[in-house]
Amino acid sequence: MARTQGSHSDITGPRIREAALGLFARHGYAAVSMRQIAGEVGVQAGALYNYTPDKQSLLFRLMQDHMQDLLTTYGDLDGFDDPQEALRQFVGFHIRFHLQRPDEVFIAYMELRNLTPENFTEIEALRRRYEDSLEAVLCNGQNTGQFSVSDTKIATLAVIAMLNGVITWYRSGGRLSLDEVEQVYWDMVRKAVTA
Amino acid sequence: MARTQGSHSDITGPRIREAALGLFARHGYAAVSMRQIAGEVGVQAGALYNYTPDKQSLLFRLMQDHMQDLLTTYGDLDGFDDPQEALRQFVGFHIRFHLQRPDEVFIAYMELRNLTPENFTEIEALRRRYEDSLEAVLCNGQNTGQFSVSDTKIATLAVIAMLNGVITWYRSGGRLSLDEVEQVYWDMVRKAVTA
DNA sequence: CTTCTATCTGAACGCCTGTTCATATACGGT
DNA sequence: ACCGTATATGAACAGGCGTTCAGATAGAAG
Repeated sequence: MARTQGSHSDITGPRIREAALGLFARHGYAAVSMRQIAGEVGVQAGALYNYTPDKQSLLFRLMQDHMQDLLTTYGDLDGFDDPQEALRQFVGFHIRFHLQRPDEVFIAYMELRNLTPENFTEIEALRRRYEDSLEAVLCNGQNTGQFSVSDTKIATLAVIAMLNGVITWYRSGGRLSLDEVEQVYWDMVRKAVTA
Repeated sequence: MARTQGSHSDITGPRIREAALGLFARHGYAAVSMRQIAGEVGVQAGALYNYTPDKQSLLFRLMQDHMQDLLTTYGDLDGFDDPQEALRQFVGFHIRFHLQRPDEVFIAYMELRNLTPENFTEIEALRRRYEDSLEAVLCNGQNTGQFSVSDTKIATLAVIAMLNGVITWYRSGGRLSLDEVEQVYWDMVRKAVTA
């Protein structure tokens, strides 16, 4: 048998990416086989190769799409003049964006070591651009005197690391609402970078 | 041939753990084979089974040893009465301890998903004990009025997440000395939890 | 010098891996 | 009604996996 009823490229393609996303996030890239991914889609392993040249590209494209999504979405709301307001926007954006895509986020920094060197370089560049946009905000605030950190680069990484922590424990419907979580983190970030 | 000159249990055992540690950290548990570990030690794969019942136990014991080392080492310096001083000690201890053991730290929270459920539960309990010891410090400071956080549990996780970030970028001999890094992070933590 | 045991080898087990490809089919266009 | 193509199958490939085990050897003990 081949080509079951009503199946098409536009359907199978996304379903493969979704299956790969979930499985990579849950078990890790190296621990997931092409046959497992195919099984989740309801297809034989060979069929996957109509949609990806190989397993590595499947991972890379998931990470690339995620990072580009992150950059363009943040780019849309970037541009607040007041550094404090810009930082507040960043904190809110980062928390909400990441909580909406737990699997992508998880993969994007757990599977870096499973990328080929060229793919790694490319993803790393995208991540760097995102970090730089936060550092720019901190530098602005430093110049206006609203912020006071001893090292903007470290402060950038510290803020992002702190915010990333939220995805390891937040569960919607838990003790705190999303708004409350955002408020709590904003309080800490604001105090940490203020004189 | 068997039993090459001068080789003994007390030598091979640790060497296996060291090799596994390095390889797991660099490539990930699932991507490393028993034959690779054996190769690094200079031994055949079968010989590993004189020292571990299976691959899973090798991972588990690395993580368990690390977490117990973390808890006992911190336990030795815990017990400062003043919350601010206790927090300062915690920040310094955490940064230094983790920077001294980058591989162990990396494994201890990258490979959690490759543990069997029972092993996971056990490691998770150890991690929880460590977090609780920090939360206790924050609660003390909250009670004396020295600290002011809206949620001690979240603040605990946020502080640890922020400090953990340091191991992803710090390289000894880099732009900042260990003392400077410690100072920068302590500044941010102190401000973040203070009213 | 012999015996015993801890230690290691090397081959084998059954199973799984990513990937390729000839083959078969269902659908869209004519 | 037929054809061409997009899509999927299922078998095959070479190689790797974790693990087991009978047999070999080196060093300690007597």
